[in-house]
Amino acid sequence: MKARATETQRKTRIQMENEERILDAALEEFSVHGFRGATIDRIAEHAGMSKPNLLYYFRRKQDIYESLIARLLVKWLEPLQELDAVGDPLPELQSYIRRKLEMARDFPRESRLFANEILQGAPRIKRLLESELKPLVDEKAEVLKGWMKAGKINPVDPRHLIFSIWSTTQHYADFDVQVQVILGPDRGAAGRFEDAARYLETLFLEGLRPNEKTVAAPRPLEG
Amino acid sequence: MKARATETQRKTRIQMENEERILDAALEEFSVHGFRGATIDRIAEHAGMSKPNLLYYFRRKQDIYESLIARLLVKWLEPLQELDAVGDPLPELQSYIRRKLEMARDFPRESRLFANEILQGAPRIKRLLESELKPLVDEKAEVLKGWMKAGKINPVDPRHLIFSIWSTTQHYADFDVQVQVILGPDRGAAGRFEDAARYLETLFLEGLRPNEKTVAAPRPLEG
DNA sequence: CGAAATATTGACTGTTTGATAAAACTCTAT
DNA sequence: ATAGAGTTTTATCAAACAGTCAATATTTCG
Repeated sequence: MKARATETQRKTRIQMENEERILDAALEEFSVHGFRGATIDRIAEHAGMSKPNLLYYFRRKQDIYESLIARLLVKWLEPLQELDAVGDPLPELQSYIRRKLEMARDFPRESRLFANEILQGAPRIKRLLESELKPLVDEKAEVLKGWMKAGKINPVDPRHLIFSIWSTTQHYADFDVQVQVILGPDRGAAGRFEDAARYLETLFLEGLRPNEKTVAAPRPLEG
Repeated sequence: MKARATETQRKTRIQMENEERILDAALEEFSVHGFRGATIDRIAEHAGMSKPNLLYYFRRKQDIYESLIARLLVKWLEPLQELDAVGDPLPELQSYIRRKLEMARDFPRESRLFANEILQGAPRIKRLLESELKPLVDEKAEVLKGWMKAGKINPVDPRHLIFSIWSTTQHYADFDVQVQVILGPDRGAAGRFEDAARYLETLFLEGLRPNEKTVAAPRPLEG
């Protein structure tokens, strides 16, 4: 009888299809206008169904939003999860950066939804950040510290290092309009992506100060 | 008679005071909830005046928003304006990064307002970005290219370099909640700022690959 | 002072919004 | 085919919303 009951009940074909359509439409709206700015009417319209019908699947606006955020966070943490302690430090970081950049390219709406929520002070997911995000970052910060102690990467604050990877990569999703205005229409989306990837690789590996190290002759050093 | 007339008329003491209070309250609301999510009622309440009184100074919601954005953009471009072509490249970049970081620290609401607008696709300021921001970036990109040709900084895409400075610094304003969750309460705001400044200096100058160059022995190289 | 200019308020309007109830319809499994 | 679960619609509501208006209060300045 009740579709949205918490009971352990398997979902109908129609239920799965409609929930999918609703969440997709909601992602479109919430990611652009934030929680308050988005309206059920527009989400329903975008999903091609009546408002009461939408509310049959998700009782309240907030329920849609929370479903969206929950599934988002899992996907969002994947790249960092994959950062491998036993891998080679620099290539490992490099591929982390690339994975994050790919996510910005392939899931810009998810990136914006997340940005919007944090921008608003994360009222609805602060708990989740503390229970899910923080422990993961703590764990990976230790991995980075290990690499630094072994002299494999420059000794810096590992958490700020992670921030800089997040911010530089997500920038291409969150600030896409601005990026396009500045880069102009010359290069398409694919070109912009490759330019960004190449630049970030140089930035994170070499920095901006020029010298001969770019020929990449690894020399073991103290500390 | 009309306070909000476009006529060249000087403003009353009360007018200036109230417009200031309104804009400050509006910044608070718009920066968190975006244009749609913010309401005139809340802005009026925050400004300590009745809604009709607020609407006496700004006829429409959009007028407040546009006033806010207009004055914001000018301030926002200042640091980049100051990037000096005749200065020493690396210190010049370093102080640009620091100025941006200081703005993120001192004007987080402005940063969030801007982020919110861009996230929404910049519907209200795309024109301004094209007419104000793009030419400035183009100009400074040329400056950076000059430095690269002179071998003063590593040859990278200058526009992406600018993006990375914007994103890494503004991250501390826009994603402040997340930053605080991850860094924990140990270090206060001032400590976080100094840590960020130190980290970004290392990142942008040295990158993460460790080697002996940190002793900073400038050697002229081929172009 | 006192009159004109400016500022503030309360009462109101039409619309949008989140949400509900009940009736009508459709699908699915027997 | 049909009963019952599942789905959709029509009609509706109260609150929140942007914005207006005329009346009242306050400030400014000759």
